[in-house]
Amino acid sequence: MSVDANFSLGRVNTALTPQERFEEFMQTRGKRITRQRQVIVDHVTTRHEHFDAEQLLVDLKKTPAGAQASRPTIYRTLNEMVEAGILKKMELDGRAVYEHDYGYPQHDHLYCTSCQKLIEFSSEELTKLRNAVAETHQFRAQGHRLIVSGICFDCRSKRGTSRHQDRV
Amino acid sequence: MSVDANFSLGRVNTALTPQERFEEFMQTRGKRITRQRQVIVDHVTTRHEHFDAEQLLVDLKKTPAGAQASRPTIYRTLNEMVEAGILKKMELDGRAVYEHDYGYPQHDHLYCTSCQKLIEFSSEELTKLRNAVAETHQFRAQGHRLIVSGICFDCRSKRGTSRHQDRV
DNA sequence: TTGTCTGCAAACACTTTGCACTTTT
DNA sequence: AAAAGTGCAAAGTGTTTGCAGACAA
Repeated sequence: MSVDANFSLGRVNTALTPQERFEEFMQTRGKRITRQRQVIVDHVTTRHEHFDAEQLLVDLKKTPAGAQASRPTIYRTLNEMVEAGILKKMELDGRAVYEHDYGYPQHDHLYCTSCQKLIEFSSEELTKLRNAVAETHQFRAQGHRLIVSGICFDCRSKRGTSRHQDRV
Repeated sequence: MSVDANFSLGRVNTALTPQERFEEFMQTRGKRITRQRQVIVDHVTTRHEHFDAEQLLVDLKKTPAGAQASRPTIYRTLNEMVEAGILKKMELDGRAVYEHDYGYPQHDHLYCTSCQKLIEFSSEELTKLRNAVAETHQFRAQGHRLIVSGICFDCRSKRGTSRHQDRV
């Protein structure tokens, strides 16, 4: 149902901060800026890390009383942020993983199947390749997601050990 | 938890039919070839289409009495087939989509966000690119998944019309 | 004030599991 | 006969929704 496609691969309008972009988006939808939305947007946009809804919930629970939000509100707000174009969503092992990428260049990921770590990389060539392929199929590409799975250096080094990292 | 990585990107041991490969795999695990498993493997491997567990269940329900299987058995068997390396699994919009690709060359997909159609394509360049990137990160790539999303030709042509398609 | 938002509990969609019975080997 | 598999119903995940009270505009 999205009406306004805000796609311009490789670079987004960076005149606005993510917070401003979010407010703008909400205003055009007649939605309000509440304390909870504020808290969530701030938390997320000051980090650029990969996270899921549950982690965000837990993180916020650790903060001063007023800076928390319920699970439903978190899910609702994350969806709004995706619509607003300040958050990217991907599915990994059955749950949604988000990443704040407003203003960041297009990139993709290496996914370690041993420790679940995501490593970013970017490649212009990939986008070119993608566009070329799309064209031969008369397909209008709007975005893409490449996930290369395998084993990261750390996990290979620790092989045989039961140690395990918790970075996501 | 997969123990035996059967990776050899770009080409798999094609001396065996998928059915044979599956039997081989099951035998080495001390698992049995039951009527249900047979039915599922046959149905899936004679098609090379994209499907999910629910669709398979419904498809089998339409067949003669003896050729059916329950939902749990379908889920269990699909997982076994993935482990056996004769089926590929990907996540799309929150549910698992499978594709029989044993013996087929490596390929990726264009995903139409309007009609949910998956279009296949393959590109050697992509695999090379992937390997190059992995190497710079000391990452051991085992596989990859690229999904280019956008709008397919059919959907663009029909835009504005109330007609809709039913191809998946 | 008015209409939106929040949080709770309940509902959902998809997938997995415990268990008694059935089937393959 | 022994071991593994099936199907049912129930339990799990992760995510969404209905609704009454709370709150931003």
